[in-house]
Amino acid sequence: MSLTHIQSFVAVAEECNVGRAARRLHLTQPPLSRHIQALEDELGARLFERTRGGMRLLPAGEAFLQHARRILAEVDAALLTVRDVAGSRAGG
Amino acid sequence: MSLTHIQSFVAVAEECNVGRAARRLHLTQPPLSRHIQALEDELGARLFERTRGGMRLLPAGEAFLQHARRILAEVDAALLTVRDVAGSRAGG
DNA sequence: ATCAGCCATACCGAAACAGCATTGGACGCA
DNA sequence: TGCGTCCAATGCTGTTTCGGTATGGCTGAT
Repeated sequence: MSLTHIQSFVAVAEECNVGRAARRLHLTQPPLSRHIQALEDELGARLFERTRGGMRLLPAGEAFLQHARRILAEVDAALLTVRDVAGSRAGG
Repeated sequence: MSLTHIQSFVAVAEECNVGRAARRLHLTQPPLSRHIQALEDELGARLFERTRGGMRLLPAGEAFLQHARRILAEVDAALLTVRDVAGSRAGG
């Protein structure tokens, strides 16, 4: 599991469409599709239902989405905090 | 930034020693040393002070450590939750 | 001087990755 | 039925990333 995979998952969950999520992430569709598969393999659970219209979250996906958002938010917070601490020291 | 880098950082922070942290992570010392450098580059802040005895956390490192632990804990929680949801459905 | 312990770096072969092209399934339309 | 469209999945390939080995620089102890 990688942060990239988690970002990909959130984008697909929000777009319900791999191609749109790929454009949003400045990526192409095939790698994004593989990210989702890799996550599902690693978690041992199907996260999306593949429908003709696109992707729809399954219960396991809904559960994972909540954690995924918290992980990404925590990463953002870490970046901000560290830069703040380092900046305040460097800047005086 | 990757989850691997974050794990490496936490291990080094706890061991205060790259070689020991590497053994704990079933890795060798050079890649682990590079993980720390990559993190420092990306964050734009020095996380450790290199001393004769090993590595000591700097203020930016202390700040990052708290977030790093939360990130890893959230990842663990995600794994458990998803497997639980999927398992309870599969198992009946 | 030699040894031991520490982190950093150069180099190399293997694995991972993104993109392109294509496949295959499902639907709408004529 | 046959064609065009929209979707995700897959085969392939060139590049990048990554970990391991070997080594270097530095310091303290004998």
